[in-house]
Amino acid sequence: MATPANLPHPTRADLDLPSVLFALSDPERLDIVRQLRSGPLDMADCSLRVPDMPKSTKSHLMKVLREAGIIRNEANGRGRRLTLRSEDLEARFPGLLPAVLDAPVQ
Amino acid sequence: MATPANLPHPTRADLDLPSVLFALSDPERLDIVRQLRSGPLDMADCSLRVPDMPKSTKSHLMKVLREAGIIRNEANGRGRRLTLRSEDLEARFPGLLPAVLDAPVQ
DNA sequence: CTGTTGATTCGATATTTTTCGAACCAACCC
DNA sequence: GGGTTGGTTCGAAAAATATCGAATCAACAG
Repeated sequence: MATPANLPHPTRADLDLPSVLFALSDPERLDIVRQLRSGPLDMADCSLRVPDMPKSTKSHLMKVLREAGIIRNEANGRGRRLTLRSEDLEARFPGLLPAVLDAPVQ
Repeated sequence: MATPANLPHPTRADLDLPSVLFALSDPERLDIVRQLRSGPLDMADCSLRVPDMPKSTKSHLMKVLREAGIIRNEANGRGRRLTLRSEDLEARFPGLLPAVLDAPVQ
């Protein structure tokens, strides 16, 4: 129950469409992905819709995104750096991420 | 508990991205959508991965797709005609459906 | 009219996902 | 060393989904 220096990430070839779509199908998770569009973000800096979300819940959201291969989650000082895996997603599912990110927010 | 002549469908403007992504995030449902790509199909004719799926389960899959606005489900003689709502999806979420349908199957 | 076929709905159960506190750890500061 | 901060993991409970039999109906065939 630690804070492992590095978490497992699927390789590009392992990306699975249903898992990716599922991870993106939650508004809260989708919102995180939208924030990462303009570049990596420290986990502490990414704002959630739910104001006082417990950290275990927040961590779980990130886990779903990471395990689907949508974000990379790396240790960075005391915290965590989140990066959108745009290139991997584009290589495996061309056009998918842009279509999702360009979709109307409401 | 009948077979109503017409089922409710969301309007184009009501299409909701998380709901669409969720509906597409199941392999069985995704497979149905792929089959509808080349044109409408009678429900009885669309083949399922699970060979002897109970009809109530099959009906539920169609309900999720219909309520997300991905397919249209209309009475057609004794059965049901399924149509992919490509134009509505393209109008609301440009590029999304093509990206999903062009993604590698495995 | 009777029987068959194709399909929806309800209700109950099973399974999956989400939520969240507690325990834990590593980095940083004093 | 001791305290604080940011974050993962476990485990249990809650909520959402999926599964499927039974009841029901409409269209069609004879």
